[in-house]
Amino acid sequence: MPNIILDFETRSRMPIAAGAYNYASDASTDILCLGVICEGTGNEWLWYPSDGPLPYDLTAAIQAADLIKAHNATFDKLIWEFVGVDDYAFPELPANRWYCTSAQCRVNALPSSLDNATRAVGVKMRKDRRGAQLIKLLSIPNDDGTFNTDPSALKEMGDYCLQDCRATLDLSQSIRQMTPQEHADWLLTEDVNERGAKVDVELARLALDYAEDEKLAIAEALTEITGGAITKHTQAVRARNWVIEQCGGDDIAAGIVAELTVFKDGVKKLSMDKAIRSNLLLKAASGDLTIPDNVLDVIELIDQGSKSSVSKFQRMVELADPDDHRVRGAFVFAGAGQTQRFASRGLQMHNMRRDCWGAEEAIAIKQDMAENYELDNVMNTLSKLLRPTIIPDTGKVFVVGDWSAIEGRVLPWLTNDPDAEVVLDVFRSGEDIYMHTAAAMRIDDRFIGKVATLALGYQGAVGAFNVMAKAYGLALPEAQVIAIVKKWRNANQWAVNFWRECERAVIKAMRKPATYVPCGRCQFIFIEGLIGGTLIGVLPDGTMLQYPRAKLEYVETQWGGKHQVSYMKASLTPKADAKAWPRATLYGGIIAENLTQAVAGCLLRYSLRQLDDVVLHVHDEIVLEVPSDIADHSMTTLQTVMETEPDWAEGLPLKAEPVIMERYGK
DNA sequence: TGCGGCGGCGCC
DNA sequence: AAAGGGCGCCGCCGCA
Repeated sequence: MPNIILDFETRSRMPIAAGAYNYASDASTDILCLGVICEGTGNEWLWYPSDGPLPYDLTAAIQAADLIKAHNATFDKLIWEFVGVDDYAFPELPANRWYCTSAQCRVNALPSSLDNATRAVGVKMRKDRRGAQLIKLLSIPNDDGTFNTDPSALKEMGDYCLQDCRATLDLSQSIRQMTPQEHADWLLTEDVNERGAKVDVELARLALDYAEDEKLAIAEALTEITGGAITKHTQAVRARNWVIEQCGGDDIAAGIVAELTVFKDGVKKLSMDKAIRSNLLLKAASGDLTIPDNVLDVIELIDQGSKSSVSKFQRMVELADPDDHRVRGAFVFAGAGQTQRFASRGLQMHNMRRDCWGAEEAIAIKQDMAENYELDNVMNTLSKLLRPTIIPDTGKVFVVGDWSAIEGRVLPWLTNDPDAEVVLDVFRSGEDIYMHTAAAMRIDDRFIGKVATLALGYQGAVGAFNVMAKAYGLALPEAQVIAIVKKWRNANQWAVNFWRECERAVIKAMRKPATYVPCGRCQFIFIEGLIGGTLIGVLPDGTMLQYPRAKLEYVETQWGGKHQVSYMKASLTPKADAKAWPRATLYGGIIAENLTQAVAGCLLRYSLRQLDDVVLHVHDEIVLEVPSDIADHSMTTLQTVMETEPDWAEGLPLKAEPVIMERYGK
């Protein structure tokens, strides 16, 4: 039977920032209206709670629908279950019929939000901007906790709700549908999100208190040293200006200004970020730069403050379910439009500081805090507590597996180049890839082999090497870096050839629409009828990477003319006055990178489909929460799943050695 | 006062 | 000819 589109408008005293799960399950949450459109017949319904029970024909249409589509369907599903079924006797709906049009946008490499997606696609039905005002008016309580119930505003809200349904319908029909596999993977993500991950709320609260005190202390110290010119460590502009001013006379100040100067997209800017601060401290210590002591103190304070984890602990407390302390809804299927990898929102699980305390240390620090002891190096200590604040339930442990050098393996495998087998053989034999790389470059330095391996695979050169090297505290003369890049490329011709193949493949695909063009183990095809012409990279498992509004252009450069492919890039947000969506240009290295990261994502999804009890994943890492007495068995299972390559990845060597953890860690 | 822009930071 | 890119969140900055 025909699909239906639906959209709820709601109100609640629970802030939406507490997450969709806490919001929907809160006692104060109520439905303002429900808009529904039948995708087949075009029939529309608008229901208010004051109308009484859902009309029979509406209930019938929803129950009979193959798919129930909604933009951010998680939200509508939760409202249906927690408010509709419980308070208004809505019928129960099977979970697997829900279909998220926001996820559908993302697999089409479009922005996630309805507003942005409709803008990007240019569909006729646009999201109604009056909505934001109405939400403020009707959905958010007044200061005294009461709600506005103005009938005319409520009627307007209904119009807005139906308008959103029409925009969603129009949008969903203007782009390709999710494949059954994508839909199944979205449902699987829903399961992981519903399971959630437990937070040690007690620890988070203690950490929060300590962090807030320390933040205040840092602010006071900054205010005193600078005489109020800087009052918080987060005031970047004020800090820069003060530092330059303090460095006095023009000559010295010019020296400082040079240190703070960076080029971003060719534009000269001043910055005093972590790397630059570190550089300033080093040069001051070595005498290369004269910096007054009070300035050094300020830089030190900003360093400390920047490790702050106040917000993240705050977010943990805010998002944790009040009953079971689990944070739900953290993962976004295909959140990264360009690679179809997962993203994480709310409590961002994908960027927690890796350098962290073990379970025992974390418990000891928790004890110290509970007894009001002072901590050493407070901010640093606290930020190292972030991961261990994620805990398994009583009687359970985490089983954590991560793939070893996943991108370093996928890239050579993906090329399908016989020359790349040498590299794959190194992985198969268990030898040290960094030693091998160094040897192939005829450089007797494992460290250079490592940085080169990590930095140069995607056509990066001197810049990429230096950025990576700096992260490891290595600085080499430019001439030497140029030589390293050259040697790495010579030793890894398969990579250089693949970049060129990628670039040629996309151009060829653009020239011959609807024709598959091979590219290593992938293919490219240009579909003219999809979103203003979409270039698709088809991965070995059938996953599609899309480049919407792709254009083949001939550009004149100072080195001569050339063809290149550009496309509309969802992750770039257009300026308020922008007429067209921002675009990006493809070149060999970036194509190779997109494909590689995407295939790593395919492997992750392939594994997740076979596993129960997944509570977390971070691109190359899977975390299970299992009863302690079956942990050993789960560890074996996880390793087998992660190391067994799918049918479509024959010859790809995979390595993972899971471990058991009492708290989340590195 | 509200809001978009942007710098900064963390991860893979 | 050369090119690192993929994310999300926080909070200040500066404009309307």
